Amino acid sequence: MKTITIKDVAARAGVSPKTVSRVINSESYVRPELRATVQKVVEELGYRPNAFARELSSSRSFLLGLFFDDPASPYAADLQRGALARCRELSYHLVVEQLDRECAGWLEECEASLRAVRLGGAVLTPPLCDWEELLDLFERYAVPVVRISPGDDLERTSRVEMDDRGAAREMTEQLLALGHRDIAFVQGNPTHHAAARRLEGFRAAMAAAGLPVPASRALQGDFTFRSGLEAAERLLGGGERPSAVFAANDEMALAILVAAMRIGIAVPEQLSIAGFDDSAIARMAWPQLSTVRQPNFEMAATAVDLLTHPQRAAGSTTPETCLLPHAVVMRASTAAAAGAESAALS
Amino acid sequence: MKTITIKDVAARAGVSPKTVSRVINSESYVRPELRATVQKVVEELGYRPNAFARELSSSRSFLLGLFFDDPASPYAADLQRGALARCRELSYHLVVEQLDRECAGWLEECEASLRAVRLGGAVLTPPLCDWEELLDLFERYAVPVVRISPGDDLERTSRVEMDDRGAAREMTEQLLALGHRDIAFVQGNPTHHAAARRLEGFRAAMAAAGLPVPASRALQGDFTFRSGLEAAERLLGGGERPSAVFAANDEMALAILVAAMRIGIAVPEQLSIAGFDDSAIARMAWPQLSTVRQPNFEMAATAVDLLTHPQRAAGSTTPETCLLPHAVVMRASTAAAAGAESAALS
DNA sequence: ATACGATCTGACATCGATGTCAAGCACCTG
DNA sequence: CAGGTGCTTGACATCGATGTCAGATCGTAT
Repeated sequence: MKTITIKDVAARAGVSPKTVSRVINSESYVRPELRATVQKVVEELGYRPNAFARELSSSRSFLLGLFFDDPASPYAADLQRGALARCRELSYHLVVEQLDRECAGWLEECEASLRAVRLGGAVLTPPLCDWEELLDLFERYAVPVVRISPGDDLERTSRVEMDDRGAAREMTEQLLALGHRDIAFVQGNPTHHAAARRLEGFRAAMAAAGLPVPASRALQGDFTFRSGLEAAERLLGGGERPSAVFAANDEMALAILVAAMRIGIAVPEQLSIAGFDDSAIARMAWPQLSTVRQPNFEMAATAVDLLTHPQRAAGSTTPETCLLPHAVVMRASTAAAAGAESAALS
Repeated sequence: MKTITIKDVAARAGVSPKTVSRVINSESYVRPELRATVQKVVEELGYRPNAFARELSSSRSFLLGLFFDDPASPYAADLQRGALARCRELSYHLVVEQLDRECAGWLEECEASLRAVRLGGAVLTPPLCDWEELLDLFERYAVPVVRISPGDDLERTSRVEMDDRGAAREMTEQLLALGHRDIAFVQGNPTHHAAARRLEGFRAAMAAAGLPVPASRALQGDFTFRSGLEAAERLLGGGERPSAVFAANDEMALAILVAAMRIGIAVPEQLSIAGFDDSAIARMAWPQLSTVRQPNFEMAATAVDLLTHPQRAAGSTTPETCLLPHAVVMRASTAAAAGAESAALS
């Protein structure tokens, strides 16, 4: 199959390649009739400019990079769907990269990648959105970056985020409204800053209600199912157990749920459980998990928007921020605390 | 940051760019000493050839496409991890594309993509590995294709697969060995050919045991959790219920599990449940799902191998087949049938 | 009529690599 | 010694687009 190049279009339209280039890039200074003619030929031939050639000559690239730490998590999957959807609307393409900080030479390898494939922009997801060396790298290569839910150096790049703190606070308030007083929190991976903000939100709500949060009620987890199981063991294994557990993501919440069932604790009658993310698995559990809907899809799509929309007007550099709305979703894994006079539902 | 080009290397090594090109492509006819010198300069400068320029001049591309129908499924996530891992080993890069057959003009859009971004190869996952128009398209553009678990036209391209039929048969045999006689099967999405093969395996095992499979025991599903719930409703809602259910993937198995718990059927005491895929969620359920481990990660990695390893020796065209091993994994969601004298464990 | 700016257009070099080809050289062979 | 043959190297064109710049055209103010 012969490739259709800009020359083919030019020849057929009776103009020079440069003029065709002007038309497809909607530059000014082309006579309207000519523009129309060229436009028509482009359609007829179904011509698409070769992205590689374009990037070579203009160092403007139509490839965006999506960088993950763990591309297999449901969270990553949602982000990817969002980025992908927007990319195709804009006829950009998405190159997925996985980075592992444990792996020696990751930075060099990433740099090598950048040299080999010049990207038009990069979306950095947690936790690597906070790896300083990585930000430096992109800066050196002048690759525009948008970060999702970053924790540090907020002004350094454009970013897309949600109000993790507020959302966690709201969820906690819901639990309080259900009459729970002894609530435990299972923290997320400490390298994700969002994890810390969720804990803050929890603490804030508890403090506002005048309730203490002893160390034994703020367990460390790392967003994995396994870490949730470990937390559950400490929490439900012996001693007095809380009447509700709020986990910083759904996978850990699910682990608490599974552990509870294994021991024979009824959910939500004896124990309320809430998660965070509203990932697909939240609805695949029984009972279905109460959780916070995080707009992952939209966040990634917005990130792509920021990368592609030339906000160059401002001389290329006012990092923008987009705050996307969340929603607390109460399902069946939470209920009024046993023996509590049901508090007013705010 | 100034980009390091082949000329920089050439100048520093005191040779022509062409010679550097020869070295980095390990072509023959370069004096060993010279080769070493150039090699050294390449290292010193950390030179990486620009993938775009390379593709432009040689029409050999270092970008592979990974094509999905639904990139958010756990199955897709596993495949992607595998492909990604292998790509980075080989310094290839992975462009992810999502295709939706419902979306009008999908084929044209895909063609436009191919023209814009010339791919060095494509990995097609189910179900789009069986879309004939798509195969035609790649053939027209001479893009090498490897399909994962295709159903039709097997000889048309290289492929990577597992023995779905055999695996389903083995799992069924396990259930039979546990004393189950009334076993229901929940089928997968009929557009995935693997779904049909799994059903065949089930039927074969049942037939071998001299057991009938009435229509009411082979329900239609489509691999989604929701379809599993619907199947469960018909299966457990009323009338005589089976003693075991084998679902064609884990998500549907999980749905059966959830439905059973909701109605108060004890698993595995009153109902055994088996899934297929061994996706992450199989271990996040309680009880943990018995399932078939499908080597998704390895399958995708192998697909990348096939695409990149120049099996050009054979004049470019003996499609290869790789059959990867599976494993039946019995966990806690299955047990001996109630009241059955435990049959011999084969 | 002349000059001038604004609009249009195309020739040509360029991006960074590889394909082609021919030249240079050493080593045989007859 | 003429004439291969095989190895080694670089000059130059090329891939498909865009940047630069100069030339052409037109209307209009001087």
